[in-house]
Order: sequence, then structure tokens, then C-alpha cells
Amino acid sequence: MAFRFHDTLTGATRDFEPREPGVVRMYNCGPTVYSSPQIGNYRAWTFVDVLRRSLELGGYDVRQVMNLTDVGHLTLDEIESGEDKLEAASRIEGKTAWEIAQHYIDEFFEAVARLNFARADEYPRATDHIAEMIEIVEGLIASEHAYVTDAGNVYYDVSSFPAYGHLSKNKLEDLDAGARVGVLDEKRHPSDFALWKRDEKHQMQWDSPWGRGFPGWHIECSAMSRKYLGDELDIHTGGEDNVFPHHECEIAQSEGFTGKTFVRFWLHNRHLLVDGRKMSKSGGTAYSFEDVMARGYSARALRYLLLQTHYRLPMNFTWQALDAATSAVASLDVAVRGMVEDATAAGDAALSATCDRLDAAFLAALEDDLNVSAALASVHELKSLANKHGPFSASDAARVRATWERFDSVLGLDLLATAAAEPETHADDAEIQALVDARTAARVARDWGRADELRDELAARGIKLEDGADGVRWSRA
RNA sequence: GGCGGCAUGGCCAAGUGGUAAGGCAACGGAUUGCAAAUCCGUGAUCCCCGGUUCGAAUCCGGGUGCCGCCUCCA
Repeated sequence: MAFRFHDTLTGATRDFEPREPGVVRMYNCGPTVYSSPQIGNYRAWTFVDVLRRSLELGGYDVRQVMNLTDVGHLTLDEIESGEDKLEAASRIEGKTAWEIAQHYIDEFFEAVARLNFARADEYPRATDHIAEMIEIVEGLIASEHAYVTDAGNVYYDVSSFPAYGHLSKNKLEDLDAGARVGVLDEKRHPSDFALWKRDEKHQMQWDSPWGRGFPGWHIECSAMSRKYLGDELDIHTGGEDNVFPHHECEIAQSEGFTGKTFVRFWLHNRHLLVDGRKMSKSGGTAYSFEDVMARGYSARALRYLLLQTHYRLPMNFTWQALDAATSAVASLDVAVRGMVEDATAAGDAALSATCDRLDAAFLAALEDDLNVSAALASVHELKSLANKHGPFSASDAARVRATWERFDSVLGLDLLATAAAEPETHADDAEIQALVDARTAARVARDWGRADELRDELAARGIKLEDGADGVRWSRA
């Protein structure tokens, strides 16, 4: 297998080789659980899911960890105000910070299931790993990468880590020049970032060598990735906004602590735009997963839409595009469901070679820095082939299904299962069936007026009819 | 102000030197009692200007527009 990925740190697209042959250790930035993620976040996680599934299709054993950040991000403003996002949500919603976190974690996993994301091996919560964070902070202090202030706060000394800024291509001088003024004289450099904040009034607080308080934002990822994947990761992902400061700080922490190269490949996805503009809460375009579902779209259509654009390109979300994705998924369902297998059918000599070619093209596209858009061309070519083909011999049908399975192992659209699934039952099924039968009777009697009237009536109830050679099939819109 | 990215037909979107994948929509045809689904067919010279080259959407220079990061954000 020959994957190539674009690495943010080196700025180059390089041949991918994990440290241990055949095994990929991957850490993904997950949700911060103080509010509902918007669909842009789901773009990031769809990318992660497709990446993980592609690596598995390519034969790798993937060890995947996605963090759940359930402590508030400790940022400059929050040091000043003493209130982080979780605390703010707690105040506004009238629940404890712990309740807020749990609520949004539950919501996240609901979406994970509906979007058919393969489950990571671990979803560690920051609040369960305070001891591991303290261990690293102590180590950083011992090695003089960090210092404790008179107030009992601990900061990372960025001047102690020459590579600080390499990931984001920032120069320390430029960062310092743009730094905000007026606060935090206790920091030695404006760019020093907090590892531990002493605060006995904070809802979430723990004992530490520096007094009761809570950890900084970046340290949990250094601690949890190390605990579950070791000191050296093959892949670390996140949205482009995480490049700085989050991942920049992680490198400083992890490498400052272990002295080893933290990550071999940094993969960052570009943001999702809405109608060509940045998503905005005030503009009403920061749609959540639930918002999209509430408009009647399927999670499968959203998944298809999110995965069809290359992850390193800005993607433009429009409702029209989601309509197109809905149609595209439906057409795949028709093709899979419509395959007819006939034991007496003659074998198609060319079929196997065609499937081999599509299989190879699909994987080759994914290997090329996860070019899903190009891979989809193979998927639709198989769709077209299946639609055009007459009855398949048993072995040909098996060959085509195997290709659908390979494709779907990455697409995650449950194509075969959806095609094979029995329709959901509803209370009025018998009633609908009676109307359908009545229409069939009218058609047999060549009473087209009555037949169309019944079809209109069914359509009004959301029923779509398809008159096929083997009878009428109906489905709910 | 510093750093970086993008601009391909109505919409979404591949394609980094050899004469533009794919999806959705639209239109014409086949099929259908009429539809639906499916099949066949139809459409772009790639933001603008200049340059390099036998040849550029692809390289270089200059514009225009949009997006991102510069301590909230996937």
C-alpha cells in the first residue's frame, strides 16, 4: 500500500510510513463539550472517519483515539475573567459544568452513530486524566520548559523550545508583537501559555503540586495521546484552526517532555463555509447536526456531502448541494437494490476485470492524500454498470457485491444493508397497501383516471410509486 | 500589519505541462397508459491581464474576489 499525505509541519505531501509497519497510531481532536457542534465540526470528523476506514482498506491496523475535551479551555480572556466556556454554559443553562459536559457528550455519540462513524478505540475525557497531565507539567518544570508563578500558575516557556512556531509558520517575534498588552505580567514571554491555573472557585478543580485548580487547554491532548498511543504518533488530525495555538503547543509540551518526535504526519482539514461565507452563529448559518436532521435530510446524505470534497480544500455547504447528495445516495441505493441474480444467467467474462479495475482506482485515489472526490468516480461507474447490466450469474453478482462492500467500507453509507433492509413498518401500512392495490385494480381495468387519482392521494400522504415489470413497489418519501 | 489557502459548466466537485473525471439539476430521445426509476444523448477552454513554452486550467508576474490563522472555534 502506498498512501501519501500532506503534512502541515513540513508543508509537503510525503509517502506515509508508520513507525511500526502495518500499525497506525492516530489521535484526533474531538469535540469540546460545552455546546452542540456545528456541521463544520462534523466535516472534520467525517474526514477522520474516511481516513481511518481508508487506512484499514489499505491493510493497516489502526489504533485510534479521539479526545473529549470536558474542561473549559483556559485562554487569555478566561484567565482574566476566571470563567471558561463550560463555566459560562453552566451559568447560562443552570446546570453544573459536569452536567453540561455529559449532555453534549451524549449528543455527540448520538450523531457519531447516525453518521456511521467507526468507533475509535478510546474516547478519553480530559477530566479523567488529570494525574497524567500533572505528571507532564512536573516534568516540564523539572526540565525548565515551564515555570511556576507567585500566584501558583504554571506556564510553558516558549523560548525554551526553539521549534515553537514551526507548525504554524509563526515567528515568535511576530507573535509577541501582536500579543495583547496590559495583563499577565507574571508571564515571562507574551506567548507563554498556561499549563495549570490555580483557582479554588472554579467548579471543576483538582489538587496539584501547585494548589487546587484546573489544567490548561492544550495539556490534555499531550497527556491522553501519550497514555493511549505512546510518545510517538503516526497521525494527528484536527481542523485548520487547531494548527495554532493548540497543536503548536502540544508539540512543545510533548516533545519538551519526551525529547522524541511527537507526530509523523499532521493532517488538518479546511473549514466548511455556508453559502460561500464563514459560518456564523449570528448569521444563523452555524447549523448543528440536529438542525440538518430537523429539515428532513438523512444522516447518510449529510455524510455523503461532507465526504465528497477533498479535506484540504474549503468546502461550500448549500442546501442545494445537500439535495444533490440526497439524490446521489438514493441513486446508489437503486443500483444496489436493483441487481438481479439469476442462476441460469451466463457469466460476464469482462466483469471481473472491470471490478478489479474499479477496486484499484478507488484505492489509488484514496492513497493519493485521500482524494475521495476522485474515488467517487469509481463508485458511480459501478453504479452505472450495475444499472445497465442484465441478470447477473451467481458468481458475477458476488463479485459486484464484493466491490460495493469495499467501496462502502470507506464510504460508510450502509449500501448493501440499506438495499436488503425490510421497509420500516408503520401503523397505516395496511391502509396504504389497500390504496395501492385499488390503484393496481384500476390499472388492470384500464381506468387511468381512477388510477391517477389514487396515485395523487398516495403522493399526498408521502408515498412514492414505481411501476416495475415485477409489480408495483412503493416507498415513503 | 504578519503568515497561508482557494477561484473549473446552473449547483457540488476531480484534474499541477499535452488539447477539461464524477455527482446533482436542466434539456432531447428510449421505456411507461401517464408517471417514477433506468438507459442513450446534449453543455464549460478552466476569475482578469501579461509572460514562459511547440503546447498551460495546470508554471511565473501583476490584478480582482473570497476564505483561514495570528492565543474562543473542526
